[in-house]
Amino acid sequence: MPDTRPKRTRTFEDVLAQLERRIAEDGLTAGDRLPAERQLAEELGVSRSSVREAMRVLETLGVVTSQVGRGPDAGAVLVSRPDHALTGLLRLHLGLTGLEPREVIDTRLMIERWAATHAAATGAGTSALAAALEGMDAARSAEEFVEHDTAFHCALADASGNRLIAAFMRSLRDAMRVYAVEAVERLGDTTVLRAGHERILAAIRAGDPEEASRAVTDHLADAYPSLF
Amino acid sequence: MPDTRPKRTRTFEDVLAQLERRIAEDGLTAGDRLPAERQLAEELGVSRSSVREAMRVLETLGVVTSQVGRGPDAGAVLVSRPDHALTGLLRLHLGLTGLEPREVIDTRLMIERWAATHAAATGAGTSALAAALEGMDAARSAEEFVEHDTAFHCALADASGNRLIAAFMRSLRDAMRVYAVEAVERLGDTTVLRAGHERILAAIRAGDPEEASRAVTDHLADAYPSLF
DNA sequence: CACACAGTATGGTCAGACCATACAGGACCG
DNA sequence: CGGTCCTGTATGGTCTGACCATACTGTGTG
Repeated sequence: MPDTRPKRTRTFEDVLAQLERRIAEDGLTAGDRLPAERQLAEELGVSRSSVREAMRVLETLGVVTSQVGRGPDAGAVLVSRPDHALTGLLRLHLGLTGLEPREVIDTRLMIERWAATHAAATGAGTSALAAALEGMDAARSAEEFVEHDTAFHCALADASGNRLIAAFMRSLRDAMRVYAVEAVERLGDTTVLRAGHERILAAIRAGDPEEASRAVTDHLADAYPSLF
Repeated sequence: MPDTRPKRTRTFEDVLAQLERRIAEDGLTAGDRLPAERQLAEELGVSRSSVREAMRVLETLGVVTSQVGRGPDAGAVLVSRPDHALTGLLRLHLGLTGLEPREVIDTRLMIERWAATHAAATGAGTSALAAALEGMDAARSAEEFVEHDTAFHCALADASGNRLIAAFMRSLRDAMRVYAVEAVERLGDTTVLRAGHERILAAIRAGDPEEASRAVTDHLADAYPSLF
């Protein structure tokens, strides 16, 4: 007996596979609706509970959202929110002492340098960056400041043109919001951060990838002085 | 009416929050057991279905696994598998045409360069890298080759010492396994890949971060010639 | 034509049952 | 004494059927 363990597939996993197959075959994309839970249950010959558990998984993975009621907007609708899912994932694993802050900061630095380099190469999205900068100037609390700071760095990632990396960036920021607020409060003075942001923006406007990368590196060193 | 929408929290979300709080307060870590579903349902005053949906979410996020039966190993056990969760997430979003291959490859390159640079700085984990190299030499099919190739690159990420980045790497590889096999088959000859691996390993042994980064960059260019 | 109201499809929740699994512990032999 | 088998039991997995809240649909009524 060579450990014949088919690892019993649970029915909700089967439903998941069927849904995945169906989505791929029918070429469904964001905005399209899935059949109703009861209908799916009948079609697949399983109970509604199993269908619901599969739905919960898809929802957790940022693939569908569910609306109650009736009409075109009701039911399970396909979406594409990898960042939502990533945020929950990171937040939980951070809270569960699975990861050190250092590991997260380093990851952020890696992503941000990459994004800055590529954003400078394309020179796109500078208006969103400038808007975030203005938002930070108008901020009257650490929370507000961090909100616009997040917008700035996410805009940077968006400008890189890589949606996967942008999703990583957004998720990291979302998962770390509380820590970011703490960091800003500890720092007190945000003028040094502002200077960093302006330097980044200038480098991107100038189309200088290497300067953009350096600017981001220095900026993060300013934001987390204890780790550098 | 400023759109007063508390966005009705569903009971399974409440269960999720309670579980999260309890895990944090009791200082539970990987290996510890959660109460049984029926018991949780009674304690929280909700139905077992809601508890199960919450469990499914936690399972999807790589925080718990469930074992049937009885005894110390049965029930919902806390784990820490961000990579598992990430894999499912990436696989789905890739399949749902949400992302271009180019975006994934670029992400991989970013991670891999970072990992190589830092692995070279520490010089750790070279034995795992060497073992993976041998495995690739002994491989007699593209699948086998990719398996050990994946091991090599994951070992590289592990050697960097950053578990979050290592989890990203592992997930990317898992989600892309089929594409990697295709790429190897299309390539036919793997000697160029072997040379790349040896160059990476040598750079890490020599403790030369910059050479390691260059070696990884060239290696990926060899693996995906059409994208460079 | 405008509005109110009943109808209905949707997800959300619950209660209760049964099954398969896998361990715990005793009973029964050797 | 020691193993072996059998029963009990706690666990997750699944199903059924019901009811609720929601939000659109359609009809009827003024």
